[in-house]
This record gives sequence, structure tokens and C-alpha cells, in this order.
Amino acid sequence: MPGIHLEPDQATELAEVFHLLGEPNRLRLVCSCLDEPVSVHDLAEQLGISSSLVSHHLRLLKAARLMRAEKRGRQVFYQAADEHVRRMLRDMTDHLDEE
Amino acid sequence: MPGIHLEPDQATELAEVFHLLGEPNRLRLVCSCLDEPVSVHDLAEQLGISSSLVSHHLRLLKAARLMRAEKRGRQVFYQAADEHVRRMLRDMTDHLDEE
DNA sequence: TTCATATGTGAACATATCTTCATATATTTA
DNA sequence: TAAATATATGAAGATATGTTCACATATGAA
Repeated sequence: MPGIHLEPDQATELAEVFHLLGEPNRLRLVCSCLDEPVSVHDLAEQLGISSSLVSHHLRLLKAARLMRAEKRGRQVFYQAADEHVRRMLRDMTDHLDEE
Repeated sequence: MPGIHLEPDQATELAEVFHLLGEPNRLRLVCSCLDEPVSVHDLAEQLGISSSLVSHHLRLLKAARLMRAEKRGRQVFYQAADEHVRRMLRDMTDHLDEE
């Protein structure tokens, strides 16, 4: 069972992912879009925060490739970027439940 | 494949874990102590930061039960709190490698 | 076109956070 | 005892961050 040695660059890279998920609103945004695309408006309603704030957070999540956007008419639907992100979050929530 | 619905409280709880691991120095501290206890002094040397800073970060990690401390003489050895934390970080670093 | 709706963006502010420095406490050595 | 080492802690400052507000852009409806 060898230890994990992270080069400073890798630590920074992984820490950036953790950092983005370390804000409750952002975390809930990702979790709300794990299985199906959801519009900005619906996300704002679900979380009970303004569309503007949702948009700000989504921009960061999209820039980090944790989420991706798809435009349909005048709405934009967001979802988790890939199966990788989905597994990652399922692992973490599983760990949370075990405690 | 049902979605993950997080109550606000759960989101905050999980986000706190992510938030703590979202700082590069703290993330490296945890990763350095996954398999064996390491003293504050050695951790500071490994990461190239001051013992004071290490101590500040370890205090947060310990308070969140991500790490635990064991005193031996005038040194204090820290390690990941349990197998749970170890698996969690291994999962995440595995995901990082896959990309 | 005009109006309403959906989303994005920049500025500004309050707050949080990381780091450094000085200092305190505890333990071992001389 | 005194000195040296290891760790912890509080204050202070620079920076980062989350949120709100105002406004811009884009698309569809009337």
C-alpha cells in the first residue's frame, strides 16, 4: 500500500477541483446535473438563489471542465462534464453516507 | 442511475471536506500522511513551508477529523484519520490520473 | 418591430482565507 | 538548572472569494 506522493503541480491541479466543489452552492449545482441537463433558470429555482449567481458559479465549473453547456433556444442546459465527474461525486457522497 | 439530491445541510457538510482539501498545502499534508504518521517538522521539510504554517493547517484538518495526532516525546505525529479518508483520496487521485 | 424571458458579465462590497511574525508551552539534553 | 528543539497560538495584513446589483446580449413571442 504505497503512499500517494503528489508533485506540487499535481497537488495544485487536484486542489483546484476540490476548491471548486468546496463551495456549497457550486457543489449542489454539480449534484443537480449529474444525470440530466438542467437549465440555469431551473437550477436557480432548485437552489433558491438568483440566476446571476448561478451563472457566475457555472462559469467557473465550466472553465474547469467539470460541467458542460448545451444551448437550446434561449435556454442553456448544464450537466456534469462526463462519467468521470459523476463517479467522482458518487464516490464522495458514498463516503459521506458511510459515516 | 438516480441523481444525487443533497439537502442543504449535507451539501454544506460535504463542501467543508472539499474546501479543506482544496488548498494545495493542506492536500499535500494529508497525502503525505496516508500510510504512516509523520512529524510536524518532517512535514514542513517535505513541503518546504514553515512549521507554523503546517501547524495551522493541521489544526483545521484535525478539527474536521480528516487527520489525527499522536504525541511521542516532544514530537507530534499526524496521519490520515482512518481508512475512509485514505480511500477517498485514493479515489480522487485515481480519477486525476485517468485524465 | 416591440416586448418579455433567459443568460451572461463587470463593478463593488463584505467577508473569508492564507501566510508571516512574534511569542508561548512543552519536552529533551547538557 | 539552563539551553535547545518541537509544536501551538494569536494578531495582523495582503489577497481571494461569494454575493448583489445594474446592465448587456440573445432568443422567442406577440
